[in-house]
Amino acid sequence: MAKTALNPQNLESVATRFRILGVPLRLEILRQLADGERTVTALVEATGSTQPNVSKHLTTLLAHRLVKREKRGNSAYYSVADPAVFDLCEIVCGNIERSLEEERLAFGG
Amino acid sequence: MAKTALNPQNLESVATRFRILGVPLRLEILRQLADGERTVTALVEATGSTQPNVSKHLTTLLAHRLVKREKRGNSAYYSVADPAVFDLCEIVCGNIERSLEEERLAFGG
DNA sequence: TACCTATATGACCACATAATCATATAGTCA
DNA sequence: TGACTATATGATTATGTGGTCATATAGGTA
Repeated sequence: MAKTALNPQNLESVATRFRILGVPLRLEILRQLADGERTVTALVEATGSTQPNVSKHLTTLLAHRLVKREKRGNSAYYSVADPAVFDLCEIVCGNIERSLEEERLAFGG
Repeated sequence: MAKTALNPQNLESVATRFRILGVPLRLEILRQLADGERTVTALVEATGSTQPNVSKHLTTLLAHRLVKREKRGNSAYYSVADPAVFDLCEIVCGNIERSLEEERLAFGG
């Protein structure tokens, strides 16, 4: 049942988590982590963003437990905390595709 | 596979949709719509927010095709465009619960 | 017509936050 | 120790946007 998950009590925390995922660079970081753990430097190279920026977003993702961190030697290795986040993206993509399809039908595309 | 859904091409639109869902009042509105269509006035009463604010969020939700609108007589009836959004909330709640559980275990709660 | 209700919208403010820069911290190795 | 690399963080700026207010629009009804 839909209302079981979304209730006035957890509404704020659910919204917060959505907001965390609402930043392209953070999604890009998570996408990179889908293949396994990565260092900050690797993520900087992969995303094309700056080191402080990537580091800051990782801190945010860590604070909200979307990623895990493990320090080994001189580096910090980040990994996805809960693979279920990718299910979220799947559903969102499904949403978008259906939206576009309806739009296409509506305009007789 | 995770990467099928989340790719550099749709990254921006996926993030946008997450951002739309990242506002408590908008989630509350969707929650109200879970039971069926509602007028703006009904949503204003149910949420305790102001009419212009609710109307504005509905406009946003409509622009991103998360809700549908139907005008009948003097009123505008809004309804959920794609019930899959509630699946999103379910998964997010699952995420949060697992996070809290891990936290609890980590601190020996 | 006038009046009421319902909804939308433009202007404005306040706040959150993403990005940048410079710098601090911390680990490795000579 | 010093030099180098990797990461984190404080200060600052710029931008987006949620909320409020006043007002406009539109339909219903007398």
